[in-house]
Amino acid sequence: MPDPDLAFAAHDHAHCAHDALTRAEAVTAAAGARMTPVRRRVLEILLEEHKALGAYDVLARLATEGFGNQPPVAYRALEFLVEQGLAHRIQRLNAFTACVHPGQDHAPAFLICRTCHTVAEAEATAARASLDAEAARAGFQVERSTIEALGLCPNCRGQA
Amino acid sequence: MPDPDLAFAAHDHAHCAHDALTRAEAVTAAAGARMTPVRRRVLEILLEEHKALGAYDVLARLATEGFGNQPPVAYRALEFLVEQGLAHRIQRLNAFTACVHPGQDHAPAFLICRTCHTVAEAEATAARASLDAEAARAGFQVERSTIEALGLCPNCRGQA
DNA sequence: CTATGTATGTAATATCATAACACGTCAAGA
DNA sequence: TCTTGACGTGTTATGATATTACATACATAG
Ligand SMILES: [Zn+2]
Ligand SMILES: [Zn+2]
Ligand SMILES: [Zn+2]
Ligand SMILES: [Zn+2]
Repeated sequence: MPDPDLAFAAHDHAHCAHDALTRAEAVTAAAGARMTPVRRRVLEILLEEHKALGAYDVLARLATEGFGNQPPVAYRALEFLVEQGLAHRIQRLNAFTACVHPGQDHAPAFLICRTCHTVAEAEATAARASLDAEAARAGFQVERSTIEALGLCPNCRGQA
Repeated sequence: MPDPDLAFAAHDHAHCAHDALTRAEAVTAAAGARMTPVRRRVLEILLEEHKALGAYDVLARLATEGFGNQPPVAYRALEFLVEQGLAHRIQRLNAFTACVHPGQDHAPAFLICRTCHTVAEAEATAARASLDAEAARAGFQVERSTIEALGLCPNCRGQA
């Protein structure tokens, strides 16, 4: 049950981020995976804003904090988070964003504002169902799908 | 009106490709754009198969045929084709595929087989409508959207 | 404590993409 | 006719994104 406008609305983001982090710990524990310092820190960095960060942006942050400064350090942590469903990859941006409601099984669509670069997770059940149905008509079995929209968020729309 | 299983079905592909090329000429003429040798050749290369090719794959082909062998040569031609609606960019693959029905206004979904790498264009009107509606609920105005599915095509499914 | 699997660090390299500039062609318009 | 400007192409150089391979450290189970 994603709240589609969470990222665009004013909200208590400290609580929002802290809550996501808490859930993330629970998710990894339940999966028997290890939430190590690098991984936790990467998730925290992604959670700072409802935006997507490139692997090298994350890496630069890590490097200043005493972690390794080579690309695999960032890519491995990001890959782990994505596998655990704690972060998502935004294909259009070659970048990553923290999941705002980890632990719940979901496959969202992403709304990317071309002006302020905010990224929101929206419910995509209906769109996915349409896509799966259309694919099935061709005999194609969908395993994973990417649904991303580029446009103007409510805030930036108001200013235009 | 894309035929969603065209790419997966046995068909007279020579005719399929030739037809797309003919339409492409008409599209560019109508737009007052120039279908130059490099651009035409790139489109022909993309039309050889219902797959996506990376810019450097295209470039390698061009280079052996006496065209320039530097990346901008390929990227510029590909960008032109995408702008004219004669090719599509597949975000998941960082690659390009020829449009199978140029000239018609369309914004398809792509079905990408993870085994044989065939890429099919499927109708995405319903999925896009769902996405736009969900975005609108958040006050987000969609300008462009990317819908791509990864999975198994009918042929590869049969073999599994 | 020691073996095993897992995580991290690092060097090197591969892959994807763009900026900047030079040159050639062609078609207005002076 | 000559000039000019738009456009396309070629090339150099660089930037941005991502992976392979190998070494080291660390946790935990036996
Ligand atoms: Zn928040
Ligand atoms: Zn915005
Ligand atoms: Zn065909
Ligand atoms: Zn296939």
